[in-house]
Amino acid sequence: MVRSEARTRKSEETRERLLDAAAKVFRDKGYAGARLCDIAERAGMHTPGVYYYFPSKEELVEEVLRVGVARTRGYVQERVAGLAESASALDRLRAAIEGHVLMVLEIGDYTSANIRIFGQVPDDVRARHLGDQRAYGGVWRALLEDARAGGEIRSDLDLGVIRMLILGALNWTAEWYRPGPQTATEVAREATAMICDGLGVR
Amino acid sequence: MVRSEARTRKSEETRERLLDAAAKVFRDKGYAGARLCDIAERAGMHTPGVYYYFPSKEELVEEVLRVGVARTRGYVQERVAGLAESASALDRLRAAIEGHVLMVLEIGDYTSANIRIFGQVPDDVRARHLGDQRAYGGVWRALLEDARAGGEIRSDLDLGVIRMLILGALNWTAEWYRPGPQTATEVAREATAMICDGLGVR
DNA sequence: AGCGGATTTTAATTCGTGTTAAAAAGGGTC
DNA sequence: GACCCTTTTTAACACGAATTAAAATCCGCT
Repeated sequence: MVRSEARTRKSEETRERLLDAAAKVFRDKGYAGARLCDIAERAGMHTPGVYYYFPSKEELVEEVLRVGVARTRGYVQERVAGLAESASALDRLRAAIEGHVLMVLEIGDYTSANIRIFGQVPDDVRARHLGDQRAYGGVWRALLEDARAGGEIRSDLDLGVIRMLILGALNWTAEWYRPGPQTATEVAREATAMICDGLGVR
Repeated sequence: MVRSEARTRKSEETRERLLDAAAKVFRDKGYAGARLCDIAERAGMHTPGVYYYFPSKEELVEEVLRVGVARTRGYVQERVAGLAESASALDRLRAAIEGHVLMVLEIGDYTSANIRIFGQVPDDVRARHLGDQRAYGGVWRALLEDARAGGEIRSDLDLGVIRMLILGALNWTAEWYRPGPQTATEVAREATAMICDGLGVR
């Protein structure tokens, strides 16, 4: 018998609830520190229920990582693509910075989970995930190279290092930002200001 | 009886060997992922030997964190203080950036351990450590405020946010840097260039 | 109503790791 | 060389958490 439509939809919703819960708990407790029972409870089920959807903790975290980069990359690319045709390469870079920050601080539990646990995950999981990670890095590489090709950024910089410094500044916001004094958008604006124009007076 | 001099020195050396091992293992595996037996083995003893020097894993990690900030702050301040009297506030900021990067990438296992595990440690440990952390933050706050007071940096920036963005860019180097293509000093140079002068052409 | 697969639960297992206890070894001092 | 304090080891314990097994429940369908 073909599985009924409503049936499979409900199952997918549960799976998603589980993934959402996993993203939150992994982000808050780290990989080893996250207990399957915390995740299950947050998703409204008992621990072994997780195993109906995922064969192990490793595969669960792997899926969280996968969704994390995919969404981040999608959102950032979308924001960049939404710019007017007349936008400069530096404007596109600014849009990417803003998109990434918003993803980390407001929209993406998966994004912040990814950032915080990537370095803690078992080696084989990390190895399998590296491809996705690199693909997202490629988006940034292209943005920077376009800007340099157009003469919009200085020619004396190592763009490989610069890319990681930028992503570092943005990723680290996951460690300290708490809503309150500043909004995520304000943080993004400070970041574009510092990165594109520097601290020094002009 | 008074403990002989040679005796206490040997004991202190062992304690230090243990701390060094702990810093390395915590940095590589994270807090929950680091096993006491890994640490003990690296220090050349069996697991329960650790308990002669530290009463628990928590207190061990706490000491690693403490040493981490203390050394980082000491080194950065020393480098800043070593500058000529004529150095500008921006020069002092550059020196701090360079010092911090070198500490993360070359000198300080404790520094990189601190950076990577601070967010994973039990809440009470983190709470006790927050004072030290803030003290180091104060060094950077002062550097930035001096620069602004002297009119050397733009007046439209939120220095609290900027401080965290800078430290983020630098701290994140612990996640991606591997000696090879670039030296730590080169990374530091790229960082000062981007942070102080920005990516855009002038 | 009742069949049958999908989903969830209860109960049990297994294993790793932090910690403790007790014994042994080391080494300086008289 | 015997004594005593320090340090390290061997052995055992405790406990939490991932995983498995088996039973129970749910729910659409006939």
